[in-house]
Amino acid sequence: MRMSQLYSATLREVPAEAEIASHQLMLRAGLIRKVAMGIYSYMPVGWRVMKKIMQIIREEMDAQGGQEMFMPTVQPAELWQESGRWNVYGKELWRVKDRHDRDFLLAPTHEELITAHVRNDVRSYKQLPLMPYQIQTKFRDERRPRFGLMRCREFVMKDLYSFDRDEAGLEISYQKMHTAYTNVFNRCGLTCRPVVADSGAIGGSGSHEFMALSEVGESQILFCHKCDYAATDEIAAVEPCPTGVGETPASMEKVHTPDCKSVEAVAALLGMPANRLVKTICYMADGKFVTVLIRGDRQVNEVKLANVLGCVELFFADDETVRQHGMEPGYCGPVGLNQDVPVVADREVALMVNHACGAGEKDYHLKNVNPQRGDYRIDTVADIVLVEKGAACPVCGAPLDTARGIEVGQIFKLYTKYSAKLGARYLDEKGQEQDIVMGCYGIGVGRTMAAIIEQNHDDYGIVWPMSVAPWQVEIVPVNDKDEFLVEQAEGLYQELSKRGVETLIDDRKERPGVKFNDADLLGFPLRITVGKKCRETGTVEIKIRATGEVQEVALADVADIIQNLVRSMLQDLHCS
RNA sequence: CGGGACGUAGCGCAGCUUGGUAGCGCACUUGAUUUGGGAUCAAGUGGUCGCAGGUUCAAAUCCUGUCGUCCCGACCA
Repeated sequence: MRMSQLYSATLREVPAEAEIASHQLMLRAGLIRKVAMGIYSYMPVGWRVMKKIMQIIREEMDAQGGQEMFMPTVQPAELWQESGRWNVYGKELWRVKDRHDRDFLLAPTHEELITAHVRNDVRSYKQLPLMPYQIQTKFRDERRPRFGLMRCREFVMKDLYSFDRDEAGLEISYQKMHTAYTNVFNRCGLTCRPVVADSGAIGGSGSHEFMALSEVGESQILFCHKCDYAATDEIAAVEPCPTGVGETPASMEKVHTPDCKSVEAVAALLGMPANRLVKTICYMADGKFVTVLIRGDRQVNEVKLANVLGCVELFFADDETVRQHGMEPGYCGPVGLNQDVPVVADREVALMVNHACGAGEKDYHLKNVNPQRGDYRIDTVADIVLVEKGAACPVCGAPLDTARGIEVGQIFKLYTKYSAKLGARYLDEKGQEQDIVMGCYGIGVGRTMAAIIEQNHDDYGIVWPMSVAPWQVEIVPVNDKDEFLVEQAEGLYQELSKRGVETLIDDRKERPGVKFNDADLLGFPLRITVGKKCRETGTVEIKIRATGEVQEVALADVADIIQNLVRSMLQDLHCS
């Protein structure tokens, strides 16, 4: 490709709307242009990168038995009413009407449609397993799109669905996808970590998210340095550390604590650390009033809590509702609570000895409360704690560390959640009808591109890994008026192109500084500079973008050396 | 959905307090000089100041509304 003909415009200044490096660089390098909030055009250079990522994904999906297909974005509402998600999905589901005023939607994901296809086409166990997939545009009317391609309303996603006879089959498909995802992200040059993720009401170890480690990631992960435990903060478990264990239960005591509504204030007044207190928090779970008990210095993990309660909607109860259930906001406590109020306690709370808590009436707290003595009722004991840095690893007990990550992929065991609802069944060897066991597996393609830039950039611009670079090599003739240099550069361009090396020649009538800066911004892995040394000594310069390493080579050797460099840099990324 | 900020040329911004008919840098066009890290000089192109009302002889500027955008939070696959 000739840069003089390329539809691309680089910007010197950073557009004011962009906050993070990948977003700024994608705009400055002319990879994307914004159309509306969370909606972008992929410009020619950006789309070349997208196509490369998609090709890597295709190869890895196909290697595991995936079969590519393509399904529509616009889907009739009926299908989603059948699965129940038309009502459950909420405002994020982008609903549209056709000219006959019939309900349609712009699909955020394709479980319903693919399951409907499979239910019509699959009758026998002999047709399973299946792994259809597509790379396609998805719509989610996000409440708050942000950070460029990181969180969009329209985005490109690879979605694969596995259909198996039983859970053993699902386990195999799931492992295949785990392997495929690891390969995809390695080949893209991403440092990625699979972590245990929330799998909603289904439960179990049914989901992993693939996190590209990055400061600007929207997800927090907790991991162990000693063993390989890693999970999102939504689901991370922790070894309970109850306080007061070993003490003799003392008799309960009511203490006057005027104007002590916060844990800190109560702890200060009672002269004890916050971890000797129990907080009582009142929630509305799908419209039902629930109280939740947790150690004073801990935070409630609402994702875990929602899973325990099996609810969809969860928020704090307002003061009035709290009073209606016989408690005083700021002084809530479990002792003597109304029988009709469900009590969920964190595992730690149930083991605590001589803890303090609210007395349920204004300006009073209780000391030396003991759940195991039966001082109050607990209906459900569960892990509902938000794990923080330094907490004990649930596997080996070492302190957990935290990191931030960009969720570039998620794999998920669906079991029969959709097949049962939509009636996707097959006949087994005994002629028995069975629900098909499903899994779903997604990769955000644009988000992957953004994550690659987050992990591979410097002050000058993008530093593409060889496998996803829009062009592998750029040739820069330093002086466009010097016919000899231009001729040599053109000759090199022809030779490399003939050899199948993806080459861009900067044949613009620009000064060298402009060309060098654009080359750095656009991030081509290799740059060949054809300058006056070419005339004087017959050599050109090869510069490696990532390391800054420069070597001078004879004109006659350049093509061979470049070809070898490209090959070895691809091999380093397990792409040959 | 709550809080904060911002909409003036493709990009970055000034002008608004104190109303007088729009400006700077970059980019872009033409010419000359220049050519190993964002050149210099000269001459140009480009904006109904987000939109709609209102106040006024007069509105980018004041008032009201509205739309759009960004950030923080809440919410949510």
